[in-house]
Amino acid sequence: MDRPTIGDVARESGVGRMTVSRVVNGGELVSAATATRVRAAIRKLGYEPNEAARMLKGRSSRTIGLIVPDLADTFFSICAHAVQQMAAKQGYLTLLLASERDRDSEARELAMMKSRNIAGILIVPSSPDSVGQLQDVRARGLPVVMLDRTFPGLDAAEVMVENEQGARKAVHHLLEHGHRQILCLGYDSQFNSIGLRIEGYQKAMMQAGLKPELFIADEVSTIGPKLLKRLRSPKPPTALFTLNNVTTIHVLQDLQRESVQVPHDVAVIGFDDFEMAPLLSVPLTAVRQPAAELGRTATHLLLEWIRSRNTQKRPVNPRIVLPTELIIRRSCGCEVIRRDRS
Amino acid sequence: MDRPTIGDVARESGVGRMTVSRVVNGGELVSAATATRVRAAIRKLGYEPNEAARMLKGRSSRTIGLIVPDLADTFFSICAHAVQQMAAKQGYLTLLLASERDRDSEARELAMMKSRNIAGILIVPSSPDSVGQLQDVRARGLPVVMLDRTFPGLDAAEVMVENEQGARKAVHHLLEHGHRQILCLGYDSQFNSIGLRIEGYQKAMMQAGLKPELFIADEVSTIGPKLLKRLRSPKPPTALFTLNNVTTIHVLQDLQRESVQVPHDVAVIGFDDFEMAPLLSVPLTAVRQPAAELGRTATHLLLEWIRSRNTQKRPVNPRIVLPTELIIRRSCGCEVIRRDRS
DNA sequence: CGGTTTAATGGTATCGTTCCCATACGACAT
DNA sequence: ATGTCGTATGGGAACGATACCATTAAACCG
Repeated sequence: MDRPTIGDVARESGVGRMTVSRVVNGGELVSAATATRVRAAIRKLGYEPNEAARMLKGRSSRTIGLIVPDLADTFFSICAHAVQQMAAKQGYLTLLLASERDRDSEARELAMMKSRNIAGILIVPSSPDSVGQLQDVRARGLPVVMLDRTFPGLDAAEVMVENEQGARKAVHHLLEHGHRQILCLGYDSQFNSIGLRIEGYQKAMMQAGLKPELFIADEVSTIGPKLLKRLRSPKPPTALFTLNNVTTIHVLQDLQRESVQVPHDVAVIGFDDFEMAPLLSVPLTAVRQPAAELGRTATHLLLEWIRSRNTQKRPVNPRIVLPTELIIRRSCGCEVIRRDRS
Repeated sequence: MDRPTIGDVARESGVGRMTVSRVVNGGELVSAATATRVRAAIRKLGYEPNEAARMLKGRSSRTIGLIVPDLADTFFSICAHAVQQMAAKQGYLTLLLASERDRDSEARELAMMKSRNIAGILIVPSSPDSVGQLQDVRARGLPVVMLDRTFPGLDAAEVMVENEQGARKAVHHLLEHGHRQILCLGYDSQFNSIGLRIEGYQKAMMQAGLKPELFIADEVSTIGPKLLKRLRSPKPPTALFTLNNVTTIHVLQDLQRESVQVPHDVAVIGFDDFEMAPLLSVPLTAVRQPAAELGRTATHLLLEWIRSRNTQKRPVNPRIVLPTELIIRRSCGCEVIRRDRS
């Protein structure tokens, strides 16, 4: 009934606890005969090391923490999926938490993770307030990798996508096809990922001699009404550039509800592609972010860092930027022969 | 640099370790003055209890395990999201793992969880082979709740949706609108969730005096070609009923690629609704499963069970079935005035 | 005022593992 | 034969928190 301990195995196989421990942890300095006997006992009793005891003794917990703002957002769930998969492949477990885009949840979750002796943290920070918490974590010597968004003033590794470039690509595409009134929509501009997209949009517009026009809302739900009003005003925008996944979907829903035809009445390009984009009533032209690769890269970086911690050597490249790609479908209004394969 | 321990706090505030422990765990029998002094010391030192030590001492680890087949599937990610949220609200952490629909991964992950002294397991099993592993878990006295699918022969709680009823609703709807050739498509029929949907489909067909026609593939990717061939054969089906999320999306992609018009050429109803269903080129009629509620209910059940474990009392209702709802949009071909609000 | 209850607190052992050191023993060199 | 290795093993302590029991001081009762 009770879980067998290392002592039970030792008694069963007639050796000392230490010998069993050595066998379990890749037995060096144990004779082949003893090792076999011990392994038999382990199988017989169904022994599994108690991770809590190991942790307590200070050994790496082989668990990493991952905090994302929202698991229901496919971008993050794909990321999380990749992280989890990569970590598992290397024998690490992932403690996955969603901060619900709330600073208090995030703080609470960070505290919980710290108290659980995790080996390192991957985080898509939800709030600038996290920086303090994360500094604490770093002060304890734990590796921290920020994903997708970063905040300055923190000694942590970073993995991002080419936000500015991606936004420029989208805007350039619209410009090439004759659009001059391009409205940029989004929220959560306190994140540098969004900030860089906005910057890319603004620079591209200004280089073309055009005036940027932005709607940055506090909440995603307030975007729709404002947008619809603007579309009915004189000189309405002919194209929309939505700054993320969630904004794109909300905007498309609002346009559909109001029977605004895409791309006839207004063209749309979204930042962040998603699985169902090609199946939408108007297949969406979007800036694709390598969500899975983002997760994999960050995990790789974190695990390298964790392993190198013993040697006090920091990873060589603590800041990685991954490329984005413009996937042209139909919502931008340019008629391309190429059919989307996926 | 080093994490402060309960001893440090005790020294700092001039009390014994035991008193600090009492304060930390909702201090009974501690004078208000001492408690305040201790709390000040805790804040000053930034003390946080070492969960590993707590676990080792046999206290509940306040961590539950969740295993889902695939985090990139929105149905499961929404479920996971709900579980995580509900567990966090009650002070539990969720160890979230994806089994990649692979029995070996699942076994490995279960083993890892067991060694981490989790308080209970929520699982969407990927394979009948898990039953053995799960029995081990139950033998250790840990609560197990199966989610969405179940396997017999296991003393565990279950939370499912009305699979059979849901399928019947879908088929009835198609029958009402004159369809007689309804083809049912899917894979993974070894799961009772899918099995019950198939049963619902079959019974509904037979009650209407019609012959059921099924394509159950081993892999989702083989469905498309078979379906297209069948559509080009004499007496092709006039309606399709897809058994899950993933099948639906694949089928819709295949139909779109081959320019088969929905619902004109063939009507479609899918089991499992998703966020983007109303935005698709043909808004999808689907059987909505309460994914979030499924997660919440299961979590609630598990936590109740965990808490009641001390009193040896099993939860009264270890088997819960949640209702499904047919969401009528356009892919079924019946022209309903009602517009989808979401 | 002595005795008994009650509140507040501290000491010690313990959970299961691993680290540090000690021991045992054969082999080999001197 | 004695000393010195090197390999294989075991004993004890420690990690940090808590359960259990002991202790103290104050309060209360007859």
